[in-house]
Amino acid sequence: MAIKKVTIRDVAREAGVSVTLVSFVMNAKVGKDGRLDCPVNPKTAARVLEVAKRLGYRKNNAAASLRSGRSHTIALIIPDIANPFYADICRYLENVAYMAGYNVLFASSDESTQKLGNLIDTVIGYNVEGLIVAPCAGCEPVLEKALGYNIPIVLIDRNIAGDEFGRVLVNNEEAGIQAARYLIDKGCRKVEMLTYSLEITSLTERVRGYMKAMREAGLEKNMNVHSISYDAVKARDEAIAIFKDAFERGVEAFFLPTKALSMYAINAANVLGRSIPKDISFVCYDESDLYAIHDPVIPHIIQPLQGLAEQSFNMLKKMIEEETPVEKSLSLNSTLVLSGTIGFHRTPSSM
Amino acid sequence: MAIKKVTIRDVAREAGVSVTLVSFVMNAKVGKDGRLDCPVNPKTAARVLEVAKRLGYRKNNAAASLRSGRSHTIALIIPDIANPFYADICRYLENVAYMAGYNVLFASSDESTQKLGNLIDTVIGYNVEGLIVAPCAGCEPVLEKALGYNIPIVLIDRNIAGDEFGRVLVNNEEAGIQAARYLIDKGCRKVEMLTYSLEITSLTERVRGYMKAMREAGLEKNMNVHSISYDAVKARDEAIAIFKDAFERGVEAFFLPTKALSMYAINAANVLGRSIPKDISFVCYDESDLYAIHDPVIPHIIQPLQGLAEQSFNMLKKMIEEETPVEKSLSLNSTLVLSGTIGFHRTPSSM
DNA sequence: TTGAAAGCGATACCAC
DNA sequence: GTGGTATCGCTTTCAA
Repeated sequence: MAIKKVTIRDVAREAGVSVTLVSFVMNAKVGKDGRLDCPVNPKTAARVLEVAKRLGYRKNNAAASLRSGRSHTIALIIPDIANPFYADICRYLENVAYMAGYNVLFASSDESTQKLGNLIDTVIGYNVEGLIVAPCAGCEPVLEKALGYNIPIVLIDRNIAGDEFGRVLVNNEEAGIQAARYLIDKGCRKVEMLTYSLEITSLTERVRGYMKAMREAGLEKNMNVHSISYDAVKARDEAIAIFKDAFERGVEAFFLPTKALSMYAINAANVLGRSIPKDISFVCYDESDLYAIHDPVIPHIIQPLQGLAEQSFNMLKKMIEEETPVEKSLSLNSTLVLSGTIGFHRTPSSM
Repeated sequence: MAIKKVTIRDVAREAGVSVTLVSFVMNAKVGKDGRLDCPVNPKTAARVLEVAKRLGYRKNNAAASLRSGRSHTIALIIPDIANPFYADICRYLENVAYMAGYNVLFASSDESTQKLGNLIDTVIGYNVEGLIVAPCAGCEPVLEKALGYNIPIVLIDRNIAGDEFGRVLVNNEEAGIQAARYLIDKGCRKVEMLTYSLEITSLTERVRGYMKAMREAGLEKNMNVHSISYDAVKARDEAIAIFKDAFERGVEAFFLPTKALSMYAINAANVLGRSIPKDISFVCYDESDLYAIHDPVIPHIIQPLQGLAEQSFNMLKKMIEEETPVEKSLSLNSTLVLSGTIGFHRTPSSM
């Protein structure tokens, strides 16, 4: 039951050296010539390494972090890790951070400012050195306060005001332009759009992009942006009504600027017995089995999740390590995808 | 730039008490009567609380954990957090752990034994008090070694040998029975099944359940289990060939025991111009927009993700706190779902 | 009820 | 190159 925790002292005693030496060796990076870059005799270092391994020594991060003030740990706080959009970001961030020798604490804010505040306090207690946050509505005061802990914060995906934050965002207007242009280039003239009756910047930006492309093509008279309720119960029927009318008016194409809106649209087409793209062309959003399995694949905009993760990490790392003048704001482009792969997450869910 | 970290001593000095008192107060739980259950004068306690709040005191977990040996932290190691199956488990675990005052470290093993080993070492360094692991193939030695750290380990979703592990698994045979029975009760006689040519227990158990139900119904002569390659490139065409043949033979129903297999099957039906359930009935697996949007909804088996998360946490917590005789093995049932909701993850991906 | 003081296991600083 | 030791912030006896 009671087992020995192997400490640095045990290693030192067993190897016949001081704890200082062991500490040096354990923290040394391997140089390009395979040698440890620490002021320790290579033979001594080798002996320490051997003993550490034999004893099964593991550094106690709590102790190291307490003393050094560094934890090599950052936190990612997102609204919901079960949302594939954020789950993918987590995965990419995990990889890039791991490669750079950082650990990541993940947490879901659940779109609640209060929970976000608690989570920040919690991860601060772990001595995290930086934060990557996808803000939720009304969380400005909480993040403003978080700056008081004097660790760098990078906003990801969603924006709020504040000079001190780093930012890695998505160029949503450009995505809207791409989507609309694709449909226009395909020969569609009557290109319309569905959105939520919500003032969400990502949505309004996508709408703006759509409008820009329509004007550019001299189609402003055909511009038409429909809104449905964010309420899941109402949304389905509202979408059906809008598409019923659209088919009667001979609309040729629709841009659906979120995944849920895409689902409502596809559902409406199904219910109304219309087929895609024979009766109407769509540009949908994010990823779905539905797009990939459809024949032909339904064109969809995928967001730069990997870029979001990697760039935000790189930015945060530079802020942490105070490598001077960092570009503190990035805007990444989405991609229009015209092909698909069936069964993307193929891991058997059990073995 | 340089700011003062508020420590327990600062609070003690400001409140005019000793650090001991502050520690007592900060760690006290609130009893049911709203009072703190610690041996401190309520008035003193209130003053301490007020000062702590005013100064913005945050406990340093590293220090607390170093001294007490406890971290109130557990780790969840799964193959891939970007897989919705595991992402959902993360989310549920996060919630239940948070409620119980535990923090969770998440990490993806990427189905690699070596990476799993590294991750375990890493989280051990954070003084985690327990581990929940979805094992990957061949990881027995690594987990066996992990037991040497003397912290409890609960296996989730996937099983491997070993007396000391707790286990929360899915009853896959029962799921197979449910699926087949549903199709049989619906009036189908020729009910077949698609699987991978892989020896994966979850799959073989689902097959066994299917067979049991078929025999039970006196349909053993109709039993038919087809295998396709796990190779994504080949799988699609192999599935199409199997379904082409099946339609010619007048097969009435198929049970698809994983999500990817479900996708291949639906794709094959589409390609062959057959409709579900008019031409053939399916019972698919896990969740997909495709099932929900289909009219009528495609019946599918959903796995007990919430149960997996909650039960494994409860089990681990008991093992950590050594509340004696714990049931060390659980098997949870899946659910056959006949209805669906469009756009489940509705969070706009940006705001 | 309250407080003094001894560590937890590393790192950092300084001396050799 | 190497080693002694103070110290990080907290919990935990033990005494008062």
